[in-house]
Amino acid sequence: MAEERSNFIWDAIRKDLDEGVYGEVHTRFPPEPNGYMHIGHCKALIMDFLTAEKFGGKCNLRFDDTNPAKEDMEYVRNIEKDIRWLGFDWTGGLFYASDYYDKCYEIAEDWIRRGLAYVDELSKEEMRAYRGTLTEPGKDSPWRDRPAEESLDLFRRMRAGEFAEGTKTLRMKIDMASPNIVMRDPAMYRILYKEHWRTGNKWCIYPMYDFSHPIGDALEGITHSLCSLEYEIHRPLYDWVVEHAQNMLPGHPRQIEFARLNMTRTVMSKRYLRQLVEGGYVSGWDDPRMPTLSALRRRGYTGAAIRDFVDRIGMSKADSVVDLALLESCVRDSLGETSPRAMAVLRPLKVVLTNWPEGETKTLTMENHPDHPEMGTHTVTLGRELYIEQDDFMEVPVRKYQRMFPGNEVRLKGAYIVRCDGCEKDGEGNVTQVNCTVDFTSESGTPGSDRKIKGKTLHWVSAIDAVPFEARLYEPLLSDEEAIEAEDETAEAEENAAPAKKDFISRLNPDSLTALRGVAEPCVRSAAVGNTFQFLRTGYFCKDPDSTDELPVFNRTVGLRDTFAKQQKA
RNA sequence: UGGGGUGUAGCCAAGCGGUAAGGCAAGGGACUUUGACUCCCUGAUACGCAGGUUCGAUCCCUGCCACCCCAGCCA
Repeated sequence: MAEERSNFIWDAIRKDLDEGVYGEVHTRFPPEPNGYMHIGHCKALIMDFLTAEKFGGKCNLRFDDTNPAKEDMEYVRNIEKDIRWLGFDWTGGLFYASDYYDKCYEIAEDWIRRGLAYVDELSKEEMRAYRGTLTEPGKDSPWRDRPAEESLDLFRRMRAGEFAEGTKTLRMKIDMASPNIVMRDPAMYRILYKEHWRTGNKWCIYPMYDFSHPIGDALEGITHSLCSLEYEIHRPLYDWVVEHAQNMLPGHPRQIEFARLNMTRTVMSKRYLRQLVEGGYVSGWDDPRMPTLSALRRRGYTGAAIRDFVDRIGMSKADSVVDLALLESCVRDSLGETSPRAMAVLRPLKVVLTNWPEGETKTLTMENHPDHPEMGTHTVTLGRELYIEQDDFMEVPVRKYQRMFPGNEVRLKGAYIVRCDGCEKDGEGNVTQVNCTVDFTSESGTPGSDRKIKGKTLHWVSAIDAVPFEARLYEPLLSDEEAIEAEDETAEAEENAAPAKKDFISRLNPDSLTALRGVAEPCVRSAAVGNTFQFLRTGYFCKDPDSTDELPVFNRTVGLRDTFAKQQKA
């Protein structure tokens, strides 16, 4: 990773420390366990954990499970796995918002007694009408000034399950005329007859985010509560809650917001991702085209690459759409340094070495990494026949073509220099075989190998031990440059989403995942046969991370081809 | 139209009154037993626009424009 650089959040924290506002730094990562984490979540995740690390503090993992209607244990385990994969640990401990239900309830009763909260009996529709609009102030609910004793009684009966869902809520008494709609008597508790996966049926009233989150933060001793920009207008409310519950809370955390991550050609919305999974457009949350961490992991991404990515995109409050190319660059950096090399050919073209003695073989030693000899070697058995990439031969070369064509010399990587003598074709004019002569004095590693030639070095796979394999070519799910931004998930939004959903599906790239067949070196034989590899757009074949086999990552890049093709066009 | 934010090269992003870092992408070149990698070189007379303050402003002030967020008993 590049040398550390600061950002506006760290500057603010440093200032807090200098001024003695806080004596230490304690952060938290608070995912709602209602889906798989995607690359977009990493920005917050890494920021939370890294900030703690940087200031020698701690970071808690807290599952924000205040809505039993859409949360599940399956997601909890996955999120934990993803965090570990990124190389972090919840040094401050593991918590759940549901750990604080009792405390929240206690504060709620206290507020009722102090006239800071009241039980409202307005229906959802009425409440909306009373709230006013963006430009008009709201009106006080007729229940707003009921006696504290009455609210307290009602609230206890809400808890006891005496009322139906939707009939009553507990609201904070703030200001119905506030220009900030969030402050117009926000709801604290709603009635929900849903079994919670942790607290079971103990509760039938559940606290709202705006009430429970600041309390959870304060209870855990969080000093800096980092979150995304859409919570900026909630900050006054966050502070209001903490201040008014200060008598029952140990600390006063500070909320700081930053812009969330969007990427080109990437769907960054849990709601849309769920549609893809449930609609069968992808094979699951870990389909290689998904932007989820589990999918990226399958595709061979490294946690280090993602951390580097988040470091490189920086931290600011400006809405932005990061170019996917930056992520891919990070992956190439990470993989290029650590991946063992092997040769593979996607579209095989047979090459016959005409002066190679029939039946004879030669064992060649290949390095596993050009820059890291300590990574060892592997062997390949060369015989009279081998395969090269179809693109690596042109009967009539275009300008600047430096690979195989009649009369040209190229080097077979790690083997010999060969001269192309010509090719054979089928009835339709397709090249079926290329004939070459070997310069036996040019074996790699011998003095004769120093000879300079015009041609390039080609990857190849020996026919003797070539292993067929199937790969999958990955392309981004979206065919255009836009991002589909993160959106909140609600029943309401879901209803209104019909047209948007159709549009979203129509933008899917039909070529986002295509099968490829080829041949690979024997060093991957055991794993390659019958296995499926993913193929990154950046050009790497990657091992299946769930496999125990140590598969090399092929470094045969299509990027090379693309570059050359572009040069040819120009 | 109310409130809260944001506007620096194609995309991110530093900068915090003294005369525009860095990364990705792009183009040129060197090197190369992966046309990869690596290594050089090339970018804003300019920081949304218009005024003002100042010896001097991307950084301060005023006005305007654009975009984003908020009217869930979601988070």
